[in-house]
Amino acid sequence: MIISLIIKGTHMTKQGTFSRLKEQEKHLRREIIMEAAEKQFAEKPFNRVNMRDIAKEAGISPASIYRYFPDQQSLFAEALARGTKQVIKNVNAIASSASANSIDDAAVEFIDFFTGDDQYFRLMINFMLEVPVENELYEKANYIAKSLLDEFDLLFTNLGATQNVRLISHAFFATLTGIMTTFRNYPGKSRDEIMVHRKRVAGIISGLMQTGIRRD
Amino acid sequence: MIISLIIKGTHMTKQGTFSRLKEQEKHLRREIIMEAAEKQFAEKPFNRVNMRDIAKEAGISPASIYRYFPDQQSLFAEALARGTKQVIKNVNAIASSASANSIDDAAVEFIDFFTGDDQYFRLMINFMLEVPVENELYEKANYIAKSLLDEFDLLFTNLGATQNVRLISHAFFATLTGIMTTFRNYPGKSRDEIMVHRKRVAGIISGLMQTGIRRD
DNA sequence: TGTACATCAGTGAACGCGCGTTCACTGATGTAC
DNA sequence: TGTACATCAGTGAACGCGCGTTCACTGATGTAC
Repeated sequence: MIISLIIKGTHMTKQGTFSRLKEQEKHLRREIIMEAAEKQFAEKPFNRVNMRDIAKEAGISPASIYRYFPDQQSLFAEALARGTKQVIKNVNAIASSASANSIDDAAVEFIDFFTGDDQYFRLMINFMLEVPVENELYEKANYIAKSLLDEFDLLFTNLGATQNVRLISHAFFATLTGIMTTFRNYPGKSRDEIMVHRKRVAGIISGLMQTGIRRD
Repeated sequence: MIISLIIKGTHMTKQGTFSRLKEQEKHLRREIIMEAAEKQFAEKPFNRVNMRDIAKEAGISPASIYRYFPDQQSLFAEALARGTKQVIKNVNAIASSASANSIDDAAVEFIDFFTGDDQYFRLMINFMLEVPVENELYEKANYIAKSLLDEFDLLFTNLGATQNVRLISHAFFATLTGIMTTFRNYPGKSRDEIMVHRKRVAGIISGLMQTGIRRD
């Protein structure tokens, strides 16, 4: 009885180890594909990124991708989630140690990040504007928006806001999103000049919010 | 000499009339195509609107469209310009008779209009996000943004703002754009509820701006 | 007034391309006995 | 230890669709003489 239990146990552990190893391998292969996708996103507008090129980048055949991702949208959604992890972390750091200029700092962080990784921003907007998306996909794509809103909540709360915190976060997020969308193809302006302009416009709003909260 | 002049004159007038008539006909046919396009935009997401369906709607063959528009993008850009004329007018009316609630009124007008004619908003965003567009096309598509910014300038000036007027308009426009983009596929919320939420968020910003300008 | 010619709107069908996804198959590795 | 069988990652090629745009042509109308 005991022996059989031990054997069973060993057996199960072994199986467990094997399947875990397999899982790990699978995870690694996914990783390779994701990295290839991210590389592609860095190279060209996201709506030109296609499965064939991702496959080529990863050194596999297009058909293989479908062993790891059900379809292109899921792949893109995951790339978006991964690609934007950092900005959420950074905003969290700013929000946690809330100081006089925190609102503007957060705005600058947002703008810096998404001006640098423009494709992710476009991908996000694209998911947002996409009409009826399936719920699961929508959740995945909206994860970043939700996360940023949470960080903004933290920020405004730490700055002493007590009422309508989520609403203020929404306003802040919308403003930043709008700034990224609106100032883009500024004819005759360089990338740097656009960046400066974006921050100036953001400064208007963050300034108003700063004093608004102080008066709150 | 005099006679020949008269004849020439008559002749020229006649030719002028003829070509004018031809121009008018041409203009009318363009009109028919444009209206067909607008009808299509009202029916489905703009990125599903295609030349074949527009042609069918207009009762002509797809090839014919190319007698009146060089390509699809121009057609879309013109549809956008036409479809958004009204909102510019409305905002102008609000800006002209600037009163206590004008900022919020303008925001509500913007949101009302684009929530109703969602396709035009998406089309606008699409043009904005499109990477390197040819300059002429860009101009056309951006006409509406410029016009609205001008109206906002008028509004803020009338409300007594003296510094950074264009910058404030930029911030206002970006916020409204962001609000439209961000609150869209709100899971479990009806179209009306989304509308209400959009206006609430806009209210946060317009409120801040109102007091901000008063203090200015 | 009639005739040859030019102009041009309009057309259905086809071209061409991009691209997500699937198919039918191969070959390596693991498993049962 | 060897053998038949199952599993499954991986693949090149093809499917299928959408869709902007062009082609080669027709037919009506206007023009010159």
